Amino acid sequence: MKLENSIDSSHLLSRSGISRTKFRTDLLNLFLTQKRSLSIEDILIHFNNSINKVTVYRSLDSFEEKGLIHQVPDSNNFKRYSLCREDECSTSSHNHNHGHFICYSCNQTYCIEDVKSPDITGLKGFYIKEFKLTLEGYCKDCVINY
Amino acid sequence: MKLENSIDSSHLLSRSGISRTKFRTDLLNLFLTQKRSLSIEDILIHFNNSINKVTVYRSLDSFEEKGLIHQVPDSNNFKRYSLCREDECSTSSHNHNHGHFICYSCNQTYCIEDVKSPDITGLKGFYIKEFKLTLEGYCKDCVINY
DNA sequence: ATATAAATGCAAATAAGTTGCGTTTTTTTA
DNA sequence: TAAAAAAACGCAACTTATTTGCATTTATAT
Repeated sequence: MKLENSIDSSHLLSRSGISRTKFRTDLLNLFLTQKRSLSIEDILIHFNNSINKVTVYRSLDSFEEKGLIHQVPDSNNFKRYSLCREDECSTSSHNHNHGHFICYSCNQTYCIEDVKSPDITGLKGFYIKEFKLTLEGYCKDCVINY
Repeated sequence: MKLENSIDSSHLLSRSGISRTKFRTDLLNLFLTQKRSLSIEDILIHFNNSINKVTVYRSLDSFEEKGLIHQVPDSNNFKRYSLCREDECSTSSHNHNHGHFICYSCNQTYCIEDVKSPDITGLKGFYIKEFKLTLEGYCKDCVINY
């Protein structure tokens, strides 16, 4: 199980033109196994502060540039990333057509698939290239205690 | 004309429980006369750097808290504010149901009224309290040169 | 008019994110 | 497989938007 994932992330790195270092393999693996979004702090804690934060920043930049992860909104405006869907992104481009949900309680950000382009009025003359929809409230896990 | 606005902003300040200093009156007046959103830098430049930036930050905090202005998204993730509509916000609460448009070219942020709540699927169990819609592209003024 | 509260300015602190550079690891290639 | 080239790493220092502390000034309330 774990081995499977390790192999996957390792191959995924090569295929994306990223060096297969131990850390980058483990980091990509973390995104693949955990379904949630990750902040820099999440990552540092997960690796027990054994990795330098600059390395984390640079790895995330690289992953994003190669279409493996995408930045998602964060309740504190910090950097936060989620795994891309394979059919959406590549080395050459990101194509996200989903929204995001931020939980007031746990601060986790969820990707929400299949958000329809909203109905816009009052924008005569404006040229819209993309839209970002962020929902906020209480997620499935936190709504119970709310 | 200018006098009218000065009186308005002055009264608006008192009504909101904010001291009517010269700067705060002028600042609120700036929001009232200019219809566009303002960043801290915009404000400093407008006042010819005659005011301390800390004062700008604190005035904006105060205006926001009292329901006069609201923070809008900014292309650089810097702080940026727009005037609230009178019927939407007050000393006790902000109630924005509009979206925002960010121009790739001039970096101005526009408030877009009457955005309908989008159709959300796949959110079973989540409790949505609010949504934020940000559109990006070229605004009316910049689309010509694009 | 005086007391109280709010606003201002300056300097310093905070903290997320970035940059430079020398060292190490991975990949390429011959 | 070994040497050369490229990518990744770690450390320290930097950048910069925003915040905080505190003494002074200005506005409001009594």
